[in-house]
Amino acid sequence: MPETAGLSRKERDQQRRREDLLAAAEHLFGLKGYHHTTMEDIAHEAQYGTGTIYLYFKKKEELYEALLERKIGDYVEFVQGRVESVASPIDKVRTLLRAKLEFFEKHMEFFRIYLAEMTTADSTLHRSCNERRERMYYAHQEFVARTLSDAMQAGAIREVDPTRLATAFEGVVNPLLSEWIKQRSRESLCVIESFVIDLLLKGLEKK
Amino acid sequence: MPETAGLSRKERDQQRRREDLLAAAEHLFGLKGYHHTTMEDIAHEAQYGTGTIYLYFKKKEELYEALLERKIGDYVEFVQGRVESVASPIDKVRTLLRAKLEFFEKHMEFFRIYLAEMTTADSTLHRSCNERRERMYYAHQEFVARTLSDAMQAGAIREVDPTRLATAFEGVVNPLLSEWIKQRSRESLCVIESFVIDLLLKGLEKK
Amino acid sequence: MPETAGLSRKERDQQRRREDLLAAAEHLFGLKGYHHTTMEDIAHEAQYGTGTIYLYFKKKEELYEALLERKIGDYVEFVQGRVESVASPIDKVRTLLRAKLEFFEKHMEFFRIYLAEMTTADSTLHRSCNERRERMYYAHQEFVARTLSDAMQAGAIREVDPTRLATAFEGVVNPLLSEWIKQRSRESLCVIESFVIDLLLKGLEKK
Amino acid sequence: MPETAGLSRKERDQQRRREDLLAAAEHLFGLKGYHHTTMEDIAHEAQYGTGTIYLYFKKKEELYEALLERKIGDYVEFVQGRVESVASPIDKVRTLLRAKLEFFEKHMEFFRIYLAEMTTADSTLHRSCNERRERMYYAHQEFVARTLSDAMQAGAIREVDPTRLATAFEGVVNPLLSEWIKQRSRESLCVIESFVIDLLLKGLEKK
DNA sequence: TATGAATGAGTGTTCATTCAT
DNA sequence: GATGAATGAACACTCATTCAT
Repeated sequence: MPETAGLSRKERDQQRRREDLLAAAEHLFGLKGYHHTTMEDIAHEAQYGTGTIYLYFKKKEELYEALLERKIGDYVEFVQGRVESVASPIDKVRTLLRAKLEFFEKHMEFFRIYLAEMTTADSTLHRSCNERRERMYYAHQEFVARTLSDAMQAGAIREVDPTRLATAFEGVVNPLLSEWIKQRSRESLCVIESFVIDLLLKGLEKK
Repeated sequence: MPETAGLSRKERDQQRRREDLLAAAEHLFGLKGYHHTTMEDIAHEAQYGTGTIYLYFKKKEELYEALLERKIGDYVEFVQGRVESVASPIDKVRTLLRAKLEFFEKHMEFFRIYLAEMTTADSTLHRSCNERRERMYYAHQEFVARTLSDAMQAGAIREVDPTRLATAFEGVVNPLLSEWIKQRSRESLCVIESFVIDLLLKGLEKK
Repeated sequence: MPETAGLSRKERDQQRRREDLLAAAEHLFGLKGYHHTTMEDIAHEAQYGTGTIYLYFKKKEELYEALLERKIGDYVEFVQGRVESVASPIDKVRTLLRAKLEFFEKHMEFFRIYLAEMTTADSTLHRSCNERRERMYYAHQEFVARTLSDAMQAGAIREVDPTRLATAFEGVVNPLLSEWIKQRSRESLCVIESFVIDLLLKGLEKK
Repeated sequence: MPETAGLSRKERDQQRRREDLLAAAEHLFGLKGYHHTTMEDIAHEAQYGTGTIYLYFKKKEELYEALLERKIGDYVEFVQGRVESVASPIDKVRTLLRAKLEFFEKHMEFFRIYLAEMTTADSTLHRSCNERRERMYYAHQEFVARTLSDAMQAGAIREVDPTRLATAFEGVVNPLLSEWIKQRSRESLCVIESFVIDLLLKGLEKK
């Protein structure tokens, strides 16, 4: 959420319009995908004229890009904030998983976009645009890896390749979240949360 | 690979054309994505005329759909074959992971398509088309779940929700494969294989 | 230059704004052409807001039209003034050519616009708008024709169709000026002046 | 007119379509100007679908460019052919003027385009495109200059700067042609022809 | 049957013009 | 009055799909 303090009314209005447009774009890109969403759709959803979008974003791609950057930024910030707010290494590890689930529970529409982008990497946009985003993503991956690595150092978890483990952490949750969203069975995400944490921490081996 | 025995030459020719077109589509969809690949691209790659595609597939979507069905079928068949060829329940569990890695190592281009489809679910295509494929996918998920469930029954692994575990199995491997493909570092996939198997079987808990 | 005497301050301010806008339009239309110049460009160049233009001109076309009228008026006035300030019929003829060169030397940017308009006639604007301007242009052509006709009457030049001659006078100078502007070789226009005068008066026939 | 001999039927068909499209473009660009003519207009005029144009020309600009190149080529070829078909230097000079009038009498619509392009030079198109055309134009100017220069050498006309004279030749005729086209008074162009030739050769000086 | 030229609906983008402040 | 943000009509261009050959 962008700072609004200390801005003139004009600037705040501009901010608000940008937010409106980003929200509409998030909704529709999430719902129908990038290619099946037209600029007119977005403008209509946000209750603006088509041309208005172009006052805030140069191209459709740029709007998409801005959306991703914004939300991934929010995501990364949210997870890291949570992790840093707990003390013990093992709780940090648990929080990595919990916070992700919590964030996407609140931003389900965005989850579709996130997944598509994280997995297909570059089929939607041109290479150049992706660079900044890839940097954000890798920075986060590194944060996750470091958290895991710290936990190993502290003797809280077993020693394995932390980068690979970070990637695996990323992966396990995704299809579980996907399913959960699809079925909307609405048992709270807690069940999934404890399932994953239990699985990863204890493994499948019988004692 | 489709049956060719007992077909007239005409029918065999038709089969061959279909294969050619599917192969070209696989290559290009994998390379540039669905929306950035034109029908002409595909026809050209396969060395046919544009119109020819429409003798074998009604629409672009149908070609995509056919491709998915075919390859996912191959995938499912491959994994299930492997799993069934080993005897012990715990080896079956290991083989679930091994076979997946092995298959996609040989079909890297298709992995991109597979991932996109598994994650975005229905943004590429219209709902109706997806039904058959979803059935295939769920059938496979069930097979995985059953294999895992059998292993639990046999006391080879700990008891957890087998469906959820199946979903988790699916998920962990994907981003690891993705990274492996992207970096083309070409240490054999064995490393990833043992990493995943070790992680899931033993978990992270210290003894 | 429009009269400013006897106007209230408000009226003088309005006049000034109009002038500013016309000047900006002249610069940009001359530089980039009518279609490649946006209303925002003009407003920005003149340091006004976009909407302000519409307080002074109903449409883009009207601004263009006003610009043409104004400058062609200046041009015609300038040439006619010069011609009337000399006495002998043959000098008047020479002055027709000299004055044109002199005017456009000082208004090179406008020359581009003038040329485009004189040659393409009505492709830039709708017919109706052109009427007033065509009248101005023809009025000037008549003035030129009369001046030439007078010179014939006075026995200063040979008798030929004066209207056609007026048109020819108009024509010869244009591409020479065009070249001169393009090459910016900046030998003074005198050379061109004497070339044209010599050519038209003496012709190419050997004595 | 392009060669059609030795081409397959397919190639001849393609040629014909190109011609159709160029003809439609010529008509409409001449009538309404480049910017007021839409691709759909052109397609409709030529009785094709909009997309068809893009099979033959990459962009609107390219169509315009192709049209100019083609017709200016025709023009240059026509004039030079005529000039070379007469023997005496003074007749060559006369033919320069005659042939131009004759050509544009048959291609009146194109004359509008020609004029606009020759005078405004680069406001319609991007620089790069213009290069080839500028070369064509200057090559022709040089031909004219050489013809005039030859006539001077041969003692057929007085000695003046041949390049400048070539430019003047170009210029005088244009507005006369313009007037003639506008008034459609349809006295044959001969009158204009003899007027110009008489003017330029004999000049205005009384004997 | 196979082709690839023709099509035209659909979309991103621009910009003259309006109007609330 | 002056502004400049908002608008939406208009247009170039693409590409899945058709169909005459």
